[in-house]
Amino acid sequence: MIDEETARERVVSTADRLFYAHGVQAVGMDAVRTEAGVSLKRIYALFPSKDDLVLAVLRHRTDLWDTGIADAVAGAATPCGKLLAIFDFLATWFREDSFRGCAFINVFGELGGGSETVAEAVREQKASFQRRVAELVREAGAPDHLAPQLALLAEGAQTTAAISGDPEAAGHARAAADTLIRCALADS
Amino acid sequence: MIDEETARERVVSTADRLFYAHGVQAVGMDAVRTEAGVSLKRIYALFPSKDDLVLAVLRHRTDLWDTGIADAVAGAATPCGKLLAIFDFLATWFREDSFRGCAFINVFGELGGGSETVAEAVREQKASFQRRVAELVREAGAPDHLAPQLALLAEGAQTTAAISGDPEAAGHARAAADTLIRCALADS
DNA sequence: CATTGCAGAGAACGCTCGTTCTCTGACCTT
DNA sequence: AAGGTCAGAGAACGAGCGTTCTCTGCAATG
Repeated sequence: MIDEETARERVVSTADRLFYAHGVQAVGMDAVRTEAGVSLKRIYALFPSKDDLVLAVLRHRTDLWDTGIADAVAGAATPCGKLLAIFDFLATWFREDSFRGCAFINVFGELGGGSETVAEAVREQKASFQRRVAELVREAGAPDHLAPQLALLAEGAQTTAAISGDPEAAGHARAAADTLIRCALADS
Repeated sequence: MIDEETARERVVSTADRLFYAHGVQAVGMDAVRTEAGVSLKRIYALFPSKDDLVLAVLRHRTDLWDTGIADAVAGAATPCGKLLAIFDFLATWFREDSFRGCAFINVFGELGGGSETVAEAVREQKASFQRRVAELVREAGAPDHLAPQLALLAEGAQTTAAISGDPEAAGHARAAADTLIRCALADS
């Protein structure tokens, strides 16, 4: 029998992959069981309901996103470079075969109207990203109003890339961000 | 007994409202029947399956969006004003009580992974909007690369306003658009 | 070695939903 | 006025899902 932590991780990462690819409601618990190789009894011992599993998946995605952004930002030297690095991170992500848009936006569209806990988790993830951008904007010495503008570009790039299938959305967002950053720095 | 066109319109607008508020899969055909006041037999005579109804709803939304944008743009005098009018239109929309994000993005997140026809309808609506923006950019005499940047801002504003619940996303997008337009005109 | 307990597989249950069918009553025709 | 046609209400059906239960087999303990 496998370790509890291993089982939990297998279930969450399997559910993440399936929910992301097909939508939450389109994936049954049986499919999670089969692909994760963990019995239903075990899954329900770890996560009392499907909603709990969804929340665990969102937490998992949040961690992945946070470390991805942190790594990308850490690779840049200047504050402006750190801001632009976010869009380079997006460009890489958009080119992955499994890319199907922002999981948080997707799940918000699917379940946000019915589950307040899911809506809250999505809201918190987006707010956290905005805080992160605001921090980098301040470090760059640019005016505060730049931060929500850059965040908007990042969000728009994710949905556009998902729907059109064109990863070049990241390039457009990066170019727009570059222009906005320059203007903001020139004004201040 | 009511007219066929009236029945069709009642069903589509009811389904639109319900699907938009709660998600497609969360709304049963019984709920559409009850709220529209049209019998199931009639509904299935007009739309052979729920998928067909979803597509009809998307067409309906496309029409609403197109006329909304057209009206907003028509109210502005200069080409630049027409571009900014798009964001004023968004600002008004975001303040509606029923606002819950872009219906196309929501339905894409929920069903795009499973239904190619739905994905295609969403893709086409977004592409049509991008063409519209590109047209206005050309009329304004700005370089072509501006268009996808402005479209990104509009998309990002829609998702951000939906998730955060803050209609001010439209204001941020408008300000960013204004900056980008000025820079693009100065460069050309 | 016999026994107890526990984990896994998957059958079972209750519910919901998309779709179809049936019955009833009203209207139209002659 | 009688008979036929058609629309509406909602029951019915079959499938799928989340969740629980049962049975089987294995492993640990005395």
